[in-house]
Amino acid sequence: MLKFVGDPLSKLLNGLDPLPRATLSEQVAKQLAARITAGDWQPGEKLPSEAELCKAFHVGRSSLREALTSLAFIGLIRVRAGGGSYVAEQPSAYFTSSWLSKGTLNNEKALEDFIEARLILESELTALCAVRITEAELDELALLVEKMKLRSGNADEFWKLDLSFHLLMGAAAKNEVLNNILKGVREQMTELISKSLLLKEGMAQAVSQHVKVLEALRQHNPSKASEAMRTHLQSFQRGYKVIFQELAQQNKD
Amino acid sequence: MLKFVGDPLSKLLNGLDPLPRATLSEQVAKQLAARITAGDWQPGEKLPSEAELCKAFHVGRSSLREALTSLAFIGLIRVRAGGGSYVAEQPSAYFTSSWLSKGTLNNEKALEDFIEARLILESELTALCAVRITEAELDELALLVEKMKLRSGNADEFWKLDLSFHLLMGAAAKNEVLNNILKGVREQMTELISKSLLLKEGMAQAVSQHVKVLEALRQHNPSKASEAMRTHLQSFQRGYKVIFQELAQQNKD
DNA sequence: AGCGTCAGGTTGTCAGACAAGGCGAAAATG
DNA sequence: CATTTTCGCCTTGTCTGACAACCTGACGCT
Repeated sequence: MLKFVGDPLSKLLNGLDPLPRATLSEQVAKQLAARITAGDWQPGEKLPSEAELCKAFHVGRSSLREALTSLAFIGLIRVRAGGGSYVAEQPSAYFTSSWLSKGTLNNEKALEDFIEARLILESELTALCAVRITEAELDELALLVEKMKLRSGNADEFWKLDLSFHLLMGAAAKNEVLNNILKGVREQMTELISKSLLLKEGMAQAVSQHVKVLEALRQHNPSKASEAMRTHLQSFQRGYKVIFQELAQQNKD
Repeated sequence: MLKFVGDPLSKLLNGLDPLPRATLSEQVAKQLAARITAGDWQPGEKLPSEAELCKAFHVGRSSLREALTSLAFIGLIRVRAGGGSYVAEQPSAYFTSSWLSKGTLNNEKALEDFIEARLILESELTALCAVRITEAELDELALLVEKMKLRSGNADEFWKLDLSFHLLMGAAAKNEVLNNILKGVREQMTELISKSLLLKEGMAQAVSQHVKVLEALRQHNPSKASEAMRTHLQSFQRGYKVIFQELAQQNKD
């Protein structure tokens, strides 16, 4: 299966989303989370009882309870046996990484914050990487850059290689905490990134920028490396903003 | 009830934990999470079926499923309808903020990563703050520093003021995403921080360091501000390590 | 080998039942 | 009337049983 990948077949397979077959409890949890973050219920306020929510969502109590316990587990809500469910007063930072993935991204300020966060996290991580990267890891990065040069024709594969480059660098920085945080931020931006793939003109630019980052890493020069990474990421900022404005337009329908 | 609080009674009441009356599903979820992070099941490995877990934990399927869906919601495990539950390959960054709160903190490398992460995040946030802070916010910060000077006798209150200083600064940087991430990192370190309160000798030092940060902010000088914050935080690094080693010793019993 | 088909195990969802906890109104008390 | 106690109702916690939807591996056919 999937033996002949360079061919017409791959074109069919690449464009397929894994069709979002979410469970009921997951859908309910996400909807509730979205409405809470949207402010439909204020912190401290009491949510409707399970029975009412069941009727509202047209789901059984099991599904609803699985949703509620999930939200309680991440600290978004607080459930008192016999007393009802309440929106948590101080939504633990735990929850932060998800509060954009819903529909909240249609908030220009939040988007800017995300872009800025990624810029800072990734350039700092690059600086750490410059100090700690091993020869073997450098070779792997170099290999990726070579592949990117070759695949300039296929935007889809090209940006997968780009992601690999960033992931490998994150690992090479050898700070699991920062790396995981950055991964989270990137995950949240994925939908936008995938749209910016269409900006094919960015590919050649991206290659030369990666080469510069790689050079700085090879010299183990932190400030130079982080500066190169910063430049690389900044060239996306404009692309993101353009895409965001398009999305905002669409949402006005 | 609880009318006479200043008296012998209060001594009895103060020492009481809110007795950990957790629901069954929560207990199961935490135990499973602990055992997964401990490595009892490797990433990608299949967990026992619901029926088996029910028997193992002596709970009904509802409770067990609520636990599983919670873990699935945070991305620790991945459940395939009809196919079983599996430990997630790449524990989504989502989960990062909790994977230390269990007993995992007894991992020196993870602690170092956390310290480094906080150092970077907070100094970068301070730099943003230097650019964006308002006059009103500056006045508030100055007020806090003044209070800290006065409360040098009371370690408990002093460090609360310290926290307020950092929180206010985080808000003044006006990047919700970064600020929330930083809050999460700080939360995870809370237990350690509270122990380091005992290091009273750090208090005077902390005041002078905050003054320096405040000065840099007033000048709206990002690099100077972030440098001052970095110095401030670095002086804790040694304290943390000492505390960690003590904890490691205790855990050998 | 490759391709249906089918059976058995597993998860998804529902409904019903009962215990346990919490809240407020009614009732008992002074 | 004010205060306390009691009681009933609503809500959440947990269990059980049932059935649909789904996945996996084995079997048999081509």
